[in-house]
Amino acid sequence: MIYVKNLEDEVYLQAYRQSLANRGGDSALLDQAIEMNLLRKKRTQELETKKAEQKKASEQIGSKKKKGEDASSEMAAVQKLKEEIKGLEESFEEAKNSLDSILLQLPNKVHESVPVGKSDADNRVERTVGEKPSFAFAAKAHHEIAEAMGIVDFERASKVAGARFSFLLHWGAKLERALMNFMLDLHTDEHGYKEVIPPYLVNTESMYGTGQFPKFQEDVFHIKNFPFYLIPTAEAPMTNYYRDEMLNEEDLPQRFAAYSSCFRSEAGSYGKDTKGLIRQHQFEKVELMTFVHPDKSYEEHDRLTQNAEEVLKRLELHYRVSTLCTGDISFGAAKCYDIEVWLPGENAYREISSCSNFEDFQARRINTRFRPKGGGKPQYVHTLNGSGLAIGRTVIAVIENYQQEDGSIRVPKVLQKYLGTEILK
RNA sequence: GGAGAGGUGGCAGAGCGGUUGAAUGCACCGGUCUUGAAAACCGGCAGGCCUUCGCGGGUCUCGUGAGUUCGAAUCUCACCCUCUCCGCCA
Repeated sequence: MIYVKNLEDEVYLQAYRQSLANRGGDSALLDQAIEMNLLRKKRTQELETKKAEQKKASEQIGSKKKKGEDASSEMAAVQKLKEEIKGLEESFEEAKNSLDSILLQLPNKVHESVPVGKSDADNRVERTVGEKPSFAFAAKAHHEIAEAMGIVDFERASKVAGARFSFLLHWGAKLERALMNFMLDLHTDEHGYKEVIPPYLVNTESMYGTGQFPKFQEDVFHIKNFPFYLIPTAEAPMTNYYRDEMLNEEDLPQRFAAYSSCFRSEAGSYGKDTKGLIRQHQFEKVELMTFVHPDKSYEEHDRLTQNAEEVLKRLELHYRVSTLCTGDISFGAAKCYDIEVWLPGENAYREISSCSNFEDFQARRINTRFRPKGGGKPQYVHTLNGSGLAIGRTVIAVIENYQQEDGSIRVPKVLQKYLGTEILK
């Protein structure tokens, strides 16, 4: 009963219904939730009345016994009450559980500024930064270049692990490591994030906390015989960092730059992006995650997105930023910007970061609140996260945008100190 | 893996079957005193849910879940987590 703000606030519900419709769904589940909530309240009252009776009777028995009086008739009466309570408890649990499972399936309400639309074609491009590079030769795809250089090996990876895995070798591995260091240095030294390496395995509760479960169980790897899941993103451990905690207002904002490997089953994307490093079961990512005061979350959303963009700016890569429309935005997000980098080998823009404001959607699930400064009721924090950036895809972007006719790769200026060279060959 | 100890409010820490949602201290908020601050003193101060226009009332929560009992933070069982010692291991 904590997953949706208020099932009795008509103004809120009206906006929420509109949001559900804009997402391409209907209000059937919501209507069920409202109905179930009424039932839950009714059951609560019935149950609590009986329990109050029982409690009083017990107290009487206590005081009678203390005085050495006989209390056997009262005890018999309580026995009867207990039976009734047991039955009421069952129907209360039933109502509560079905309400909970309905609420877990309801997506976040989208922000007013989110464009209404059906698919990614309706996303709104906010800005385009930099220029597409021009080549005096036909630009190649990253995997052609990398395989020719011998810095990636897909064949042996499929023997050793399977499809959608790779060995990065020599400059391939070093480029990845350089990018990881560059991103973390930028976000920690200049943008004020705290560097983190989180657990790569998390428990079931954590998957519910981020909103990954119950809807997207198929997308993550489960460890057989253990209650652990491989994280699909550092968002999973980081969002749960303050689970069930009460923060002070002065503790906000909290900003983390978490480096981790990410693991995704990619179920349902068979045949999509099978070539190259674009869609792997395992990839590296620097995730930006912040916990902020509810009044500050939209300001923070823009800040976080700019922090992610800064990586591309310094790498001098061309990209664009779009606001995802209601039909394309994810289940838990209230608003989301996608950053897409230009890939000349593919002649297309590709998502390299997704920056979301969840408002209190995740905070309600993880039960993370803060105490307002001058006292008053605890409030839910707002959570945000965004890739800053997906390292594997940044490797691709660097290879394709900095490729040379002779098959070598120029090194972006900001990476030269990390790689100790101006050219990879 | 073996042996022990423990998980209580924002924090620390008592309580170990009966009006205990919980002593005390710290933190926090309000007040007295002070030119101001500190100190001292006085008072307040957990959260969720239901109910009430409001005062308030009810109920649940002392790691989690089941159980014993008229009644459980206190007893029993299972599980989870933390710590100490031994063994093994990067």
